[in-house]
Amino acid sequence: MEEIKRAIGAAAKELFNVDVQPELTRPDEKFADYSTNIALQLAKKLNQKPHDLAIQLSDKIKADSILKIDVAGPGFLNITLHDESLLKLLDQKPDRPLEANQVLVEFGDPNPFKEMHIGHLYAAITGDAIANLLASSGADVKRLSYHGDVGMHVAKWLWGKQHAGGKDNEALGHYYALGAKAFEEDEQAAKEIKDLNQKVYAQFVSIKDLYESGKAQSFEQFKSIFSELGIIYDKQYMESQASHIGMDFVRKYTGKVFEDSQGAVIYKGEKVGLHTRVFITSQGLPTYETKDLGLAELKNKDFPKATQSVIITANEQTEYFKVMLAALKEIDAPLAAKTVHIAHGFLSLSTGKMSSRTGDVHAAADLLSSVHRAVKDQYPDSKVQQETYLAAVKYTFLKHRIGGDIVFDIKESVNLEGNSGPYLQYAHARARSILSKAQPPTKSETKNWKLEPGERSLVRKLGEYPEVVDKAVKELMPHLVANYLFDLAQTFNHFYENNRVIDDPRRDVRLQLVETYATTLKNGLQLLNIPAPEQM
RNA sequence: GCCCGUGUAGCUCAGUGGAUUAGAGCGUCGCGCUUCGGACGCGAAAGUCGGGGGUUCGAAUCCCUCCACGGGUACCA
Repeated sequence: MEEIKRAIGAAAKELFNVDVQPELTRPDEKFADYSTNIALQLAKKLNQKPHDLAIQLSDKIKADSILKIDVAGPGFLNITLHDESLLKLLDQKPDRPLEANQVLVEFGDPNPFKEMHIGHLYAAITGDAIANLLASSGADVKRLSYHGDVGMHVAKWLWGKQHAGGKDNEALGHYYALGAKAFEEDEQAAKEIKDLNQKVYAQFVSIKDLYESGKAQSFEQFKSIFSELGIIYDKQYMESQASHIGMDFVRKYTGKVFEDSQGAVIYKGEKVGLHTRVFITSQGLPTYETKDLGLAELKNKDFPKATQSVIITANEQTEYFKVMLAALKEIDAPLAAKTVHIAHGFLSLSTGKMSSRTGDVHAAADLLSSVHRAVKDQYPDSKVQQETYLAAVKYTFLKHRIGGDIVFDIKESVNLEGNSGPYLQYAHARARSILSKAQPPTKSETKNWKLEPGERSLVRKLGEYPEVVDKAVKELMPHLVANYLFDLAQTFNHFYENNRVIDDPRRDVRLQLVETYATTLKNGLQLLNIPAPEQM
C-alpha cells in the first residue's frame, strides 16, 4: 500500500511537478482493490480535465504489486493488484504508532452509594475496547477509574438510609432514590441532606460506620461486575482524594483564573465562549469541577510520563468538560492539551423498564442477568453460555459508533442470526471445526498461489484488517473493528457456501485461508475483549 | 432564550466530500438446503438520507436557515 502511494506520488511529480499525498480507499470489490481520486484533486490545481489527468497518471504509475489501473467515472484510478501482492497483505500487521508512549484511559466511573446502571456498563465496555486499541498500537495503557465517594449523592443516600423506617436490606439505589426524592420534595429534608454533605466532607464520626458500610457494599458490587466483564483496572481514584488538591488549586488561582461571586468561587467560561460554572460552593465545598482539577493533577503526579489522557463519560458532561478543561488550560496548558474527552450517548432499552428496585434507572446487573438468562433459554445445552452472553452484551455496545444514543434490544443481542456477538463467535468456532477435522495443510509458498474468484474475495477482505485497526486506533473507534469483523464473517460464509475445503484439489490453499480467517477473527474479537471459544 | 448533539428503509444502525443501483442486520415475501457444525447462503419488496436554500465538476457528508427530539445552561455528578 505504501509502495502504491509512493508510485502515485512519483508519477504526479514527474508529470506535473506537484507534491501530493495520495489517499487510497477500498472501493467496491467489483471495481478494484484500491482506488484514488488524485486526478480529481489535481484537476482544479492544474486547471485541466480530471479524466485526461487520470489517463496520463494511469500510464505513468508503476509498481510491482500493480496488475492494472483503470480510469473510471469522472477520473478515478482503480488499481488492481496481482494475486501474490494481495496475499502479501495478509502478512501485514497493524501499525504501532504509540510504541513507548504511556496513555491513561479513564472510563466506566460508577459512583458508590448509587446503583451501577447500564450507562456505566456501556462506558466500561467501550472504554475497555478503546484501551485495548491503544495497547495494540504499542502504548503502555493505564486503565483508571474514578469514583464519587463524597458529594451530594452520598448525603442523599445517608439520609435515605436513616429514614428507611427499619427497612435496611434494600439494594443501595433504593436509599439513594429515597433521599433524592425527599431532597426535591421536602425543604426540611433538603436542609438535613445539605448538613449531612458537610459532615461527609468533614468525615464526622457520627456517620462514619454507615458511610463506610455503604461504600464497601458499593465496591463489592463494582468488583463483581468488572470481574464478570473481564475488565482490570490499574488504579482507582476517589473524589475524596482529589478534593483537597482541587481546592488548593482553586484557592491558589482565585483572582487570576477563578473569581468570587455571591459567596461561591466560579470560573467565567464566557471569556472563552463557554458558560460560568461554580467550582467552590457558598458552603465552601468543592464541586465536581474542582475535584476533577484535583484528579487531573493526581494523575499527572502518578503518571508524569503519560503523553495522552483519555476520559470517557456520558455526553451530558460534554459542556461541563469544556469548561473544566478551559480552566485547567489557564493553570497548566500542557496538561490540558494532552487530555481528550470522549462522550458516549444515552443508552436505553427497547423493552423499557426492567426493574423498579433502583428507582428510575436500569441496573447494570439486571441487564447482564437478563441477557444471560436469554442465552440459557435459547441454548440450554451450550457449554459456553458465559462466553456467549458476554459477546452478546459487548458486541451490541461496540458495534455502534461512539457518540449517538443507542437502544439495547435484548432479543436482538442474543439473536444468533445476524449482526451479533454470538454470530461472530459461531463463525469462529465453525472455522476452527473445519481445521480440527482436516489434516494440517502442506505449507506452500503463498506467492505461487493463483487465486480463484471466491478465494480472492476472502483474501481481499482479510487483507483489510490492519488498515481497519489502524483507523480504529487513530480515531479511537472500536465500532470500525466490530463492523469489519461482521463483514469478514459474511465474506467467509459466502466463500464457504460455494467452495469445498476438505476433499478438494485446492485443499491446502483453502485450509490456509480458513486458518488465517479464524485467527483474524479471533484477534479482532480479542481487541474488543470478546471471547472466541473453539467450540460452541 | 443561548450553547452542544442527534435526525439515513417498518425497526436497530453503518456510511460524514466522490462515482455506475445510498449499505447491513432484524422484520416481511420468495428460493436453495439438513452442509466441511443451517447459529448458512441467494433473491425480492422497502429510502424525497428531517424540510428548504446555497457552495462544488461532484453533497447523506460542507455552509446558511427552519422543524423535531435529547443534553447542558451557578452552587448535582
